[in-house]
Amino acid sequence: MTSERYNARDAEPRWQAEWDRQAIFATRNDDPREKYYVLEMFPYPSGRIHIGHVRNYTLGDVIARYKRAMGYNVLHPMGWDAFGLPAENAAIERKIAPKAWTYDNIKAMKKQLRSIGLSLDWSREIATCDPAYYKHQQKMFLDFLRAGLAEREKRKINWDPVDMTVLANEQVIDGRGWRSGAVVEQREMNQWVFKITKYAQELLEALDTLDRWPDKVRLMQRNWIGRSEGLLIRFALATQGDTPEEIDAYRYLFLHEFSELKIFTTRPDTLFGAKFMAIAPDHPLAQAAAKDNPALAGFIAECKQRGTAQAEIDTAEKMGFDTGIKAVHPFDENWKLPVYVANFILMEYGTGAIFGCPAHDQRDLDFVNKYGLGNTPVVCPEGQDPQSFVITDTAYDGDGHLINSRFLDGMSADAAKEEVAKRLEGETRGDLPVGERKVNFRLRDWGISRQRYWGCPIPVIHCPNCDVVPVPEKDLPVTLPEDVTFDKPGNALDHHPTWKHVDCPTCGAKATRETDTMDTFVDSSWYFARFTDPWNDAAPTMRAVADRMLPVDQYIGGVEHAILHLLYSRFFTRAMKATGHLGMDEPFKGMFTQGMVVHETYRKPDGGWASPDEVKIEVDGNSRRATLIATGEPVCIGAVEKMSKSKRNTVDPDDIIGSYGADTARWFMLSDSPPDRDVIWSEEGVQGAARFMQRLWRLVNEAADAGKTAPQERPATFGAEASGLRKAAHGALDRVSTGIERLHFNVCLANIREFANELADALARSRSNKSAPSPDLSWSLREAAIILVQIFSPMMPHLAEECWRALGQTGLVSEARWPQIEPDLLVEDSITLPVQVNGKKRGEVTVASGAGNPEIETAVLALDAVKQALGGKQARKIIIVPQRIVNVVG
RNA sequence: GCGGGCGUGGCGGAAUUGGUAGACGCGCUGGAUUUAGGUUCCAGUGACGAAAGUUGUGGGGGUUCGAGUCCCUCCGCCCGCACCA
Repeated sequence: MTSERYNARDAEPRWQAEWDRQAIFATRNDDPREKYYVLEMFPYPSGRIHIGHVRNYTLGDVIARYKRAMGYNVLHPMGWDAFGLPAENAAIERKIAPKAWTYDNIKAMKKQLRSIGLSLDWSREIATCDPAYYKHQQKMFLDFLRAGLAEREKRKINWDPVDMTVLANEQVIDGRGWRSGAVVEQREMNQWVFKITKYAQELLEALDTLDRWPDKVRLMQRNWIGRSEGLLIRFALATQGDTPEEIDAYRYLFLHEFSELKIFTTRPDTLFGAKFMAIAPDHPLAQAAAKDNPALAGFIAECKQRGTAQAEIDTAEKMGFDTGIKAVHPFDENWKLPVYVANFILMEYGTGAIFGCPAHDQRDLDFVNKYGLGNTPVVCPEGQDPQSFVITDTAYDGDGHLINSRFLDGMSADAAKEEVAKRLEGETRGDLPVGERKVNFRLRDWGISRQRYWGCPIPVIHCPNCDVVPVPEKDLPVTLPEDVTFDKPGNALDHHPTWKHVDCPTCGAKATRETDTMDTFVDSSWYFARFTDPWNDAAPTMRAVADRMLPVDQYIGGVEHAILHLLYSRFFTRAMKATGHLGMDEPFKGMFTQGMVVHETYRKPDGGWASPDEVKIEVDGNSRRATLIATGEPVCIGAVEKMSKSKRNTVDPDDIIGSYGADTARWFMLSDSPPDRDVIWSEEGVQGAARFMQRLWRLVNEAADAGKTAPQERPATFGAEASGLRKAAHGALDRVSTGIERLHFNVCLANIREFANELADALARSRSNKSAPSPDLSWSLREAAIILVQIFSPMMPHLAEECWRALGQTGLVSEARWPQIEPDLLVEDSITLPVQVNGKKRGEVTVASGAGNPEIETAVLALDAVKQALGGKQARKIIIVPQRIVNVVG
């Protein structure tokens, strides 16, 4: 028996080197065993590994190691989401080329990742900024173009009028550009889009098949796609105005043939509650009306003085401008509705025009209250007196029956919707029906154009004669030039003196390359497929291999990607299927969204933030005090928050691994908090994990010692002590196995600790006997130690290897098969049931496992506590929940 | 604004999904070991109460033999919103 402490600093690099030497994590595509693909969202190479990465990759590694032990051919690759804005910012701020910056970061982060001891197949490593990767992406862009899945259209972007550059939403702070401080405005530009809307219905329906995804993610995607059934209604515009201004407006309008306004509504039942029409500032009618109305043009210009972020648009004050134009109610030609241009109407949704029913839509109500247009309730909740039903500040959007609505009165909202649809479908103006049923989606096509250098070039050429010409496939990849400068704002590709100038591949005329690059979401929408055969130079995928290794069985990443990345990947997989690169629709069979790593914050007396390693925490009873180590000044312990540089509440994985070892960090990441919730990083917690690691090492060595006298063969019979220990071991094995399958790692860890306590007790009892343990007990102690090591090996693989060797086992525990559960050991002979009287626990009964209900009832009624609780009365009913509980109803 | 989530001891959390609330750990208290600190080991630890017992899962209401779990409502905190990744 050894009394030495386990030295993680010595052991961890040693075992990592051994795994590498034997290449045990390299996956072969021709392995005949069933595959299991575990993938964590690949990192952006920001420079250093964040503690959140450690959590993400540890979660995946536990699954990968477990599935490998279960006999699967596990694919567990790693790569780099290497294009993006920060590389350009680094280039601007620190004068480092984006490519050099990115690859330096990759190098540093790879070294950090290796120190975690992850069971990754590094032979499949990819970086999306590598032309060997993005050339295939360009090929697929051309395929999508040919298949009608990529198009050009006008899109709104944030424009910084001082820097003369496009800004990301992130770069717009309080409506101003982050560098220039200039007020940002919306601009329209020609953009490349992927036609994700073609798959809207399919992406929605297939959510039902993703039963191993979190419900919340599916719900968010469902709402994002936003299918709604409604009615397109063509409102006629009134043919004459009442005031001279209106008449002027009409003269213009008739000149330009605007005779109607098409709207989309999901609430045709509320048509008789209409008070106004509203159109988007960029609606053609608004644009036309503004031409000889400077005030309106001014209003529209004002609407554009803001960013394109949805939250910003929604929270802005509702503003409108009366165009003077009037629309005619479809059921009453004498009913005229004013047409407003409103800042909360989006051209991108529906037809960019609505009719406003203030009583039953909060935004419309806010609008009429501001402009004094009034409201008429038309849907009355059941049980409410219509006479007294008045709407003031809160719109009613619930169910009810129709009032104030002529022929709809008394109908349910659903019936009224149907009635309106039927009538307006039947009515025609010109040759077209006035109403038309329409399914509308909130989902918009995916704009992929970015006016940035550090991204995948979009492989098209603009020719003055031939318009848009795809780059011929033989000329791929279109590579990024490396001699770029960032001394001017805007797109460095565009500024490059020669790069964009080419001859048109079709007519030979002088032409220019597209200087927009692709959204980095494109890069991450198919990397999981590339991992299946990253060596393939000829095509993005090798169909036979990709179709066998995909889908990803378990994908793991942050919930912040629940909508965009996951939805884009689902679309891309379908688009790759349509263009022959893949054979399936869904990329991720199982999805798991992990929580963040958070930490306390420390506020110094001067108002600045202190970092955790500058602070000493003292505990006094149940309260904690913090002081600055350097000066002894008191520090205020603040809220637990997401780790951020600005609050300085970060911990560096290198420091943690350097002082405690990777296994300790891994164990701590997995303990306590369920993986889908935030975990609070604390020094005490890490120390607890480190102590437990040492405890395991002592226990295993002690058990190895006690097991030295064990027989080679499994004994035929076991005594009570040995049987008890074996039940505990196999029970723990069973619980940990199912716990890992369900990703309940925190519970697994509790089970492991519980079992370690039981083994420690057994060893202590054995020690207190002066004589050596009996052969059956000795054998069982050794068996228990082996099981213990195997069940913690996915979490603490380095320690497990060291223990495996201490137990005299051959080979590597990382390659060992998961132990077999002996089902007999999971069965109990008797069971103790809690007994309630009227729902309150009063005692318990112990009965044989197979006992029938009459037997249990007799035993329960014989209990003194039950008799007392019943107070001499008869039990009216006895509810027996098998294996769970007994409730006596008095 | 819209969409989604979360809320259980001093703290992180557990509860086989409607069946003994608080597993396991952190912290704390007391004791043993130790020259001392750390380590290790033993005991205790939701609240009130001497005890029997009562009470207790953000607040209020409901369904049920039985609610942390289901329904309604209110409060608080967190995440996403289409050019950050």
